[in-house]
Amino acid sequence: MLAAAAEELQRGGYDGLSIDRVAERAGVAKTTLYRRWPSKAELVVALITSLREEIPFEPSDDPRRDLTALVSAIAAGLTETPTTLVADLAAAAAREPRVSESVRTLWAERHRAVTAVVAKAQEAGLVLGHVSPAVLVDQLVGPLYYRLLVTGEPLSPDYARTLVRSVLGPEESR
Amino acid sequence: MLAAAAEELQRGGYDGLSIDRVAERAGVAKTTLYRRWPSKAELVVALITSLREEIPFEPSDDPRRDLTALVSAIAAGLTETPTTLVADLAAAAAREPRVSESVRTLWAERHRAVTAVVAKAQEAGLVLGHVSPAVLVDQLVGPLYYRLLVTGEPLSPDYARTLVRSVLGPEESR
DNA sequence: TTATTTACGCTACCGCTGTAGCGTAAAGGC
DNA sequence: GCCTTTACGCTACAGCGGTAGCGTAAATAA
Repeated sequence: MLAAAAEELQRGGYDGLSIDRVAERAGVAKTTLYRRWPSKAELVVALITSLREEIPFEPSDDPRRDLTALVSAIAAGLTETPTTLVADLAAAAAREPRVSESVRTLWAERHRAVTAVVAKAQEAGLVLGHVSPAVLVDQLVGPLYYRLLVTGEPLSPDYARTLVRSVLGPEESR
Repeated sequence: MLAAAAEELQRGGYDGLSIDRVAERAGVAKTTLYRRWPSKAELVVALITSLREEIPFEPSDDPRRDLTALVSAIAAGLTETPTTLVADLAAAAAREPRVSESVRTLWAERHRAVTAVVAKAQEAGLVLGHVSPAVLVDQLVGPLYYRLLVTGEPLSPDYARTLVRSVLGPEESR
């Protein structure tokens, strides 16, 4: 069933994924799908969770470089994912608490990775202000979603670098 | 028609707003609604735009205070608005370019106001880094949407203050 | 006054998400 | 061997967003 759903999702995005067609393609009754997943949104979340691969990332000794790499990777992942998919998942999460939980754990992994590196950078004295890491993470990752979902501006790799530079301050010597 | 739509929107949110019911309540055929607005999303955008009041804000001589007030006002507006409404509009904007344009102009006013104050703060030498105002605005406003739509954390007034402090640095003397 | 445009109401329809209810085959406990 | 549970298929349906086509009343132009 998940395989059929994956094909449908790839073919037509979130809207194009029809439960009827998934059922037909999987050779299964529609009611069976609804017995396993209580809504289309939860099916898609389960599908994405099952397909998700970890971000390959091992921390080096240079927090600035690590942070740039992480934020760039998140930005790249967001630009690859169809925008409607992200937006529809956010909308579904706003409606259903169960979906909200699943979606949250979907992003949480990346959020935690960024938090760890930010904390390390702060310990190394690389951060300008005196704010909690959580807020800095929001200011690194939040603008990506803001641009994607609200303003519609592009998420260039340059933009990710600029975000990091803004939080860490300009690099000094070399 | 907009009045009927407003009642429906207030009663049941974006989902609860049914075009059929709006038509019935307004004493109008459904096709008439679709002749004026090509989709449900565009109807809602038009409705919100017509209901929208400007943020009362006149700049003082203290950019820090202005920025805090602006970001807090935006955060307050977002917490008052049902989350599903914001999310559904974002989703509709991701699908339809026409909706995207309307939604964009909806937020653009506030975005521009913040940009102006940030530029003024930067001229006054209040900003720590050396980044363009546009990026700073993203780092002030983006986290609000990120929390609202992705992580689900609350948008307290304290949080707005923290965001400003993170961008401007801690206040110095008094 | 007459002809034409414009806007509207109405019905019927498509495809969609999600639900209710019924029949049935397989699995597990005794 | 028997009986209960579990899972499934199937049909039918409600409500939704959105569309096509037809008839018609009102405004406008000549």
